[in-house]
Amino acid sequence: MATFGEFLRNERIKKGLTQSDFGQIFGIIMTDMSKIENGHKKFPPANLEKLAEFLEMDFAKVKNLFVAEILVEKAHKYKCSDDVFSVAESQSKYIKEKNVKQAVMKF
Amino acid sequence: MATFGEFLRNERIKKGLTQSDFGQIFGIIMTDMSKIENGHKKFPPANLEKLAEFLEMDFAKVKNLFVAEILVEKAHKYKCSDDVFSVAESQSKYIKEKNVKQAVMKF
DNA sequence: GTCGTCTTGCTAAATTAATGGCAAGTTATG
DNA sequence: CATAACTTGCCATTAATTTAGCAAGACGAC
Repeated sequence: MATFGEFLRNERIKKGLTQSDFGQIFGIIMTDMSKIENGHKKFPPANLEKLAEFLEMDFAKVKNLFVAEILVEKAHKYKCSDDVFSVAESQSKYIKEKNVKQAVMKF
Repeated sequence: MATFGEFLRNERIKKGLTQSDFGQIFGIIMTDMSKIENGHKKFPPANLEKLAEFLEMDFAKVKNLFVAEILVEKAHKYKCSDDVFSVAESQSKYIKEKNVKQAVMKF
């Protein structure tokens, strides 16, 4: 498992492209591609779908990699242990269940 | 597993306090306590430690509940499946490992 | 009805985060 | 050294998120 930036770099190199070439596809200049690969800047979310197409990967997987990096940043900002992610998963499931129940109640 | 807001509400009710009473301890007015319990507002992070003391709970656990809610919000904003949390956990571990290796390399 | 408790909506202000673009510097290679 | 590829720092602008505070409404108990 790598960061989103490293993932991008790997895929780019697999295809034998420079940051400049690769960026051009998504309208990103080279210096920004560098920042993105090194985690100093975010890949533009609006281009994630196009990115998935280009890499011939499942959009959801690409998006997960992207969003995961944002979550990791947040967790580190608050100096949380990695437990926080499974707590979050439980919470998310709990909320979804709750929403289902409420939706059912409406009928 | 409940949301942070529900957790707060449960603890408050266990102690037989109103939102007004409970809020006063942390300098939060009643209407804000309501919003916090219902997830429309964030509990002030600077008070998390005090909260843990008051509830006689481990600070890290309270913080995890708090931060998890933030992560869940982000994940939902991007309409991610719950897989994203385990991806994030892997990424986080990966980054920590990488940092260790780099730290070692310095010497 | 009225009191206490709680919920919600709204908006302006403030805080925080993200972005774009340029400039300077590194590294590897011929 | 010259070039291509890449990295980083800085800063002004913009965008996004949070917050505070007030007002009004809901709900149950008495």
